[in-house]
Amino acid sequence: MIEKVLHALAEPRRRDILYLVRDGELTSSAIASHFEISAPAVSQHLKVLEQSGLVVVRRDGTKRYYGIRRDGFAELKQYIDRFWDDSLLRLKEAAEEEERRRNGTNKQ
Amino acid sequence: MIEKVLHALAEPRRRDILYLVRDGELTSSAIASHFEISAPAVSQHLKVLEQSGLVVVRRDGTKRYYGIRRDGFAELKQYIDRFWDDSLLRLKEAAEEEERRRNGTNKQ
DNA sequence: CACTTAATTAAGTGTCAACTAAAATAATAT
DNA sequence: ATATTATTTTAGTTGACACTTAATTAAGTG
Repeated sequence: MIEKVLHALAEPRRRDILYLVRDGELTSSAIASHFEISAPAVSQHLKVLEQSGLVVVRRDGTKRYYGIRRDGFAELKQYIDRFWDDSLLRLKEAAEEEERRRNGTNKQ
Repeated sequence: MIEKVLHALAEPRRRDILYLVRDGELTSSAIASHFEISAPAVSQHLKVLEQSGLVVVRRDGTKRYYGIRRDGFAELKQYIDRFWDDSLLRLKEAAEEEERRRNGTNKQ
């Protein structure tokens, strides 16, 4: 899902939408009123954001309230952390392997 | 710079390049040998990654060694954290304002 | 200098995605 | 059922961008 998260965040307008819904839910039209783009454009962005797991929708009658989904951001942070953890782990294993190799030849 | 960082990370191939240089520096051609795309394509990706601050180049003769720049990733983590901090701060201020308003009317 | 190696820049192509207006869906009210 | 409100889906256009090959730069080497 990190693919979709990064793709969603890469678009400036989608980040602007996230800033808007960060403090509380907003309807699609309420969000659209803050920008100069059309309602369908906003709707399409919201779809991308929802499918990335960064926002959630709550339906109430004809209205749809969009709000932040914290787990989506947590996933991104995890991805960054793991990026380093994996690297360190592999470097550690390589060092241990090197150590074993040296011990082996030294004892011969 | 977060704009460039997110844009750089959104592209799968650039993430693949980052995985390669994560454990140590590699030349442009060494990176290219891991993929089926042309050397210029890799070079263009490296340019984007460098300008985003996610990688650094070290020149040595005709070779250019590309390596990870940790600060680039730190910046991204900061961005995510600040996303929440700013939100909480604004919600807190709004609550305090509300509190002041209620106290004011109560004393009248 | 001519040649080689390493890499980039330039120019051109095809695909994707951000937008628009118009049509369609969905829930509710008259 | 018809109308209204909120929103999405569809179809089409435009610009960005990930590629390609060809040309160019840069740094040694014989």
